[in-house]
Amino acid sequence: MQNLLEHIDKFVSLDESEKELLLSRISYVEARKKQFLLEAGKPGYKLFFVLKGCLRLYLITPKGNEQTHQFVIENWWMTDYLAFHNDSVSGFYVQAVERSEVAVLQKSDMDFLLEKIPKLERYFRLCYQKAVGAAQKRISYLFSLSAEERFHNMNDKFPEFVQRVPQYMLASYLDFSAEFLSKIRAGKV
Amino acid sequence: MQNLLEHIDKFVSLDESEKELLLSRISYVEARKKQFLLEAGKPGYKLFFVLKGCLRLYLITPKGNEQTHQFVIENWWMTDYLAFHNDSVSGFYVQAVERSEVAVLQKSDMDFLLEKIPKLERYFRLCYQKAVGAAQKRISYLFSLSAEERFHNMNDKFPEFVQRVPQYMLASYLDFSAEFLSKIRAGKV
DNA sequence: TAAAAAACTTGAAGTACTTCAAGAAATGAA
DNA sequence: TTCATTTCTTGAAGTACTTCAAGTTTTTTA
Repeated sequence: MQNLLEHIDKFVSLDESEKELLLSRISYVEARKKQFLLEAGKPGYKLFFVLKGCLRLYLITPKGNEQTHQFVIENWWMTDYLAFHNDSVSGFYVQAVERSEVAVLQKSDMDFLLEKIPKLERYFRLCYQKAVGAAQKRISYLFSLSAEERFHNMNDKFPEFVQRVPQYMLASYLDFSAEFLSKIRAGKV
Repeated sequence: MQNLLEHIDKFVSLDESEKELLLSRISYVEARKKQFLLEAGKPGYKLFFVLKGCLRLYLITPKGNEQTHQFVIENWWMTDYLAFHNDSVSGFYVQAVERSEVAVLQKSDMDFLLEKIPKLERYFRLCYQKAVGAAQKRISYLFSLSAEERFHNMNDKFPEFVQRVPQYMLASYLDFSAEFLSKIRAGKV
């Protein structure tokens, strides 16, 4: 959990008793590859923080395709935020892309912690502020680049990440078919 | 500004002196139709809250097309959050779609207010939490529905809004061409 | 280490859009 | 009210993808 404490420490400083209280309300989970942390149709009252590894958030379209919305690596929070905000069932799956170590925060525990440690409001406000910015950026790539440009942009900026995840997941993240990604890589487009 | 105070009041309660302090640091702007509140390439250190009217956030793609990312009506905050978070120049334009009344909060004033009135951390944390959820929802529509389905979904859920904005802006929000929207409406697709 | 399963590749055919160009309708300004 | 400007419509031609189906490679499991 050291990673999480360090991440929080970048934004607000907690004393030892606060850290202890925090850790008493956060659980630790090891997820093996492909394991689900959250499933569509089930209650979405949890936030996940990646300590190590990689998670993805995806949904299944009416046609039955997987669409990856988000990949999250070390030091990011993720969940279905609408379900989390509204205390409703999740529309998304959260799945481990590789063996991962994850901190899990139930919403009720988050509420408890925010009440006891108001400084955490600031921490989450800043995390969310960054998350909204990242979501805006993501939409601008989807909007303004062609499929091929989206792949090359990704490959230029995060080459190690492109190696790290299966191509079909990456294709669904970039919003085109796995076959098309294969053709882009082969230069056949 | 009453709208803003009421909105804040839904999440946290401020006493009179806090309200006064808040209002002393927030400015009021009336924007006529098409007027810009923020322009790409200029500093993006401002948050906007729509008291009345409608704003849109858009960018101009490398090819020269306008892409509307977000429409915002009464009681929502908006800005280029990445620029806001990183104190950098905006990548987006914020423009009044119709005559609008807007509360403007400079980042430096926000920092000041958050320090003096820590309860506001909670207010913005909740606003942002909802905003991340809305962004996720938006991406799922873009991903999983066809152009025609996106239009009908919008028309079913927000018929009055579809009337309220020019079609070419709506088309760019739904990520297809204005001509194609025209054909969808005429049933020629 | 073999067999099974998962992931990737390839080509051919189809389709959901875009682009362009021109005209019509609606809106705004003098 | 009139003219200028902005917005919307229409059809024809083009293109950036998708889908399908089959084969190949890589990874996982027993």
